[in-house]
Amino acid sequence: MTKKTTIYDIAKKLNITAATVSRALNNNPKISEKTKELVFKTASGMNYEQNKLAQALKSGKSFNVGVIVPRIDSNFFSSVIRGIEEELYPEGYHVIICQTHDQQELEIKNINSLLNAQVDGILMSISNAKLEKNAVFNNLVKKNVPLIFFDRKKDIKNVSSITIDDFKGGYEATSHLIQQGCKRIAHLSNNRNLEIFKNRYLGYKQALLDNNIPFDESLVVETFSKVIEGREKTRLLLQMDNPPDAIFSSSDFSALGAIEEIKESGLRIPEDICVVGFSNEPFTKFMELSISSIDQSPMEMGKITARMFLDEVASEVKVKLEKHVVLTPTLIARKSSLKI
Amino acid sequence: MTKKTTIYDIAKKLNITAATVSRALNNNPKISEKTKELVFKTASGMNYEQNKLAQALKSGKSFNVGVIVPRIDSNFFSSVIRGIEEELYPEGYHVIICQTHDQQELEIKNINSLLNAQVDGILMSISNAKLEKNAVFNNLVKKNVPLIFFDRKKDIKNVSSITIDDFKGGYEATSHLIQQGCKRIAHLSNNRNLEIFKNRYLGYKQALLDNNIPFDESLVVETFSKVIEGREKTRLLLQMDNPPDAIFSSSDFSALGAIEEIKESGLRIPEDICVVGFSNEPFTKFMELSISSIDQSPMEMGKITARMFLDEVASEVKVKLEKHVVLTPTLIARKSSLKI
DNA sequence: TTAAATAATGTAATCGATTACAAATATATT
DNA sequence: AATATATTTGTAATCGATTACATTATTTAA
Repeated sequence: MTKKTTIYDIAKKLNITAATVSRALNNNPKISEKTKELVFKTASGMNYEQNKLAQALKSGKSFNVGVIVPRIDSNFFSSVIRGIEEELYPEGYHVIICQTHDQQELEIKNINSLLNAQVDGILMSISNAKLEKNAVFNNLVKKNVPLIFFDRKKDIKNVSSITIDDFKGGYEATSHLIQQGCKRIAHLSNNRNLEIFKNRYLGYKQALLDNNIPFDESLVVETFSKVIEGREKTRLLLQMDNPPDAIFSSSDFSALGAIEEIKESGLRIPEDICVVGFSNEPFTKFMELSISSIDQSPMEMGKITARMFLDEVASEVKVKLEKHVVLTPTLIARKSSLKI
Repeated sequence: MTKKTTIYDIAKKLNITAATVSRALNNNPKISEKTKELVFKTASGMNYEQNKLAQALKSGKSFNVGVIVPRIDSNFFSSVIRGIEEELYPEGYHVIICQTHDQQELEIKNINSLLNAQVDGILMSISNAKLEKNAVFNNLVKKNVPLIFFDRKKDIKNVSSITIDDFKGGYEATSHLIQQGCKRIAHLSNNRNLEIFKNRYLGYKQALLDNNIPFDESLVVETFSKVIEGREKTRLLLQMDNPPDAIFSSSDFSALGAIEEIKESGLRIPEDICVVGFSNEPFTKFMELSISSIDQSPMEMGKITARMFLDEVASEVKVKLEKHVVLTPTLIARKSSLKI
């Protein structure tokens, strides 16, 4: 029940003012060295610790940054977060992590509680929502709370973003499959209201076009990045009259489901069907039958996101300018798609 | 650059006092219905949002809880966190997640910044430190900041904990291997200054004893839950004159490394060597050669941790009593250890 | 020695919300 | 109508740190 020491306690003990104590602790040049030394000693002697809340209230800066992601238990997002932390901690910031579980309702709730908590900014990857609800985001912009999108973005004026070139990712994955000799390439897509999935899909389509392979709508199905869905949709694909000889999945998890289903059906990978996933989750490498995937350099993405935020905070005064960084993804070809 | 609305702005507009506004917003029964209604309408009309910092400063409660884990990119920890969130969000709390990356220095830093951020409590799994540094923790207790350990704990007076019965986990894993006919069971251990690893080791030892299998010190090696280390240590084990016919690893990651190495050496799993891991990470199930493991019900652990915290906060007045909840782990036998 | 310049510290308001206590208003009672 | 009681609102202090402005102490210049 020991109450915490405040600058007033220190002031009383030294028979000086709280103002002097505050200045001394902040190393204000107007305070004599003697006093500073005295204050520092007394402060540490009394186990003084600054009350950040009071400071935040006064300064309007909480040094807390909110990070909103669909979920943290995917390697991609936890790596992005790690990147963000590595850049932000040295600057004195704290990171409050929120998960939306891809529910728009939770997303809005999260934003509002972060605002109430007076965060200095919000870095987020938007949820997998079907609806267009931009009110919250516009609200943020209006309030002048730095907002930065990473990976999954929305086009909102004055909001910067850092993404990967998903079109290129989709294009390369598909081209790779074509090079392996595949002719009927299916695509496990996802909600294409999200740019990332739309672009992966468009890249896939373009690669087919460029290689004179006819695009077949029935080979494109939607999943939600879940193993079980990958299985189910693949089962349907395999039952087609003219089944695919390759699958490009926009998620490693659905790719895994696809692989399980293909094996169960007695077909061989990669001989009969090739599979490429997306995100380069660690398990894709661990698997006995390692899964080809697209690496998104998540740590790097996190670091850049954090630096963009820091830049915005630093140049508060100037007119905000919208920046859009696009990282290049890398295809990692593994057993699941290498026929040779 | 719109300044945020405060209760003073509302008060001025309605020609009443900020006190009245505050009371109205808090639904204080002393305020007339008419005024309340008026205040509520004006508040929402002016887009008023409570400044939690000011409230926190006044009340001494920030409604922020710090969660410290070695890392978030393991399914175990991210699931515990999810459990914590699910219990804490409905109560109005926010969760600040910190990672120690198993470095004691970072751990201490994290605790201090959380304290400065005026968190209402700290829920943590301690880092993999070799040193005994209890000062920080004792400090926390002295300051009366609720502290609860989950999974990896220290014995500190007045601090509650929620763990799993690691001894039993080790015992069951080893017994299972013995039932499969294994006679020379190696153990990939980890820093046994941490109770969890010590207890898994002791459980392993006891199971050998109870089954009249001689304990061989040279079959116990230390790793740090990394795939690469699992490989390296397993290579050494396989080079022994009298190599093991089973491996019980205190980590799924080292178990994975062990499996890779065993396969590369030409030995068959489970025919020549059985392997059991620990934690039931999702990849253990995904693998073509699925890995037997010990499930720790992390979500449940998170929920209980959160509830313990809430209890402590609720009963602030009473004398604190130390509680220790121990969950029972479950063996999940998979291909890597099932000979039949 | 005294005025001017500089250095060091103090005073009091501020950030936004809460709340004990005081005061004012409305309603009930005789 | 006058007093008692209940209801509603206002006043001002508080949480802890910061800071513009005022004041005092010290040093320097003349």
